[in-house]
Amino acid sequence: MNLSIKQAADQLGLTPSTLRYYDKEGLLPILKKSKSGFRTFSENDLQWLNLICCLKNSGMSITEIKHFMNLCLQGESTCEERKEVLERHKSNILKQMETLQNCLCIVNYKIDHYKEIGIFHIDQ
Amino acid sequence: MNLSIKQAADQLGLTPSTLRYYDKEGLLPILKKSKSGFRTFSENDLQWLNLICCLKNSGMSITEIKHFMNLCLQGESTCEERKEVLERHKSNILKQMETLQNCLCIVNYKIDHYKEIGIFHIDQ
DNA sequence: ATACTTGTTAAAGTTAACTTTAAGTCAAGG
DNA sequence: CCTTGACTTAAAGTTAACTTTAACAAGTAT
Repeated sequence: MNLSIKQAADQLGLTPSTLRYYDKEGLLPILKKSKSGFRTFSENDLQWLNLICCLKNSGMSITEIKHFMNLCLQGESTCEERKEVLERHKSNILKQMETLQNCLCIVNYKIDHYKEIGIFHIDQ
Repeated sequence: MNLSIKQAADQLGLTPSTLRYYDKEGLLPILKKSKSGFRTFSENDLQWLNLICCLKNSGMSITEIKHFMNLCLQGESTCEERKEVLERHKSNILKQMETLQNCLCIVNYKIDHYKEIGIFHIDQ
């Protein structure tokens, strides 16, 4: 049931290069290799990579993701800190959504009215 | 009523360097300079910069913003194309919001349940 | 056995959006 | 007049997150 790097990349919508890069950066410490040196991706690896993608797509940096992962590796004792990291990231996401909502309003207004509120005099 | 580069930067939450960079990239073609060569920011400039910030904060690249600005400079004849640019950007914003909403759900779930669904075996 | 595809590493290259540096100009206060 | 602080330019430097390259090894199809 283990996938090759290409298969895993396809499932995740990433490229093999990106997966190698993540591995090199230490984001995939649980990854195993076949005896000939090929990376093999288990269901567990894919789940962890899905979480990585989620965090990355919502603006968490590789460095921060790695920090979070290190906390996970340390086990029970870091539960509180992990929760705090996620809470902070949650506020971050909410802030981004607010910013986007704001921009959306402005863009919507422009779409409906840009003839009347042109920025340049030439555009008024 | 015209502002210095520092004053304008403060109003916009940017740095003077960033404004110079935008100017250099051709994003501020309407900007005037005092006879001693200092940039002066009018109300109109600030409005245009606010729109730039809006587009930038919602993920439009400097290159795309410059393209949009060039359309504005060309006047009436580009109204349709400008509207299309904004419509495409609107879909882009909506897609980003959807992505964030998705990530938010996952993060919320993790916050509430991460003890039970740990990624690493050590974390279960 | 041979050719093709997929994998490996280390290291260098890319891109966007700034930021910093260096060297100089301008305006105001004492 | 002199210093101080804000401004100017051009050019080089920075950072994140990849991507590409080169040189090589392994697995698969004919």
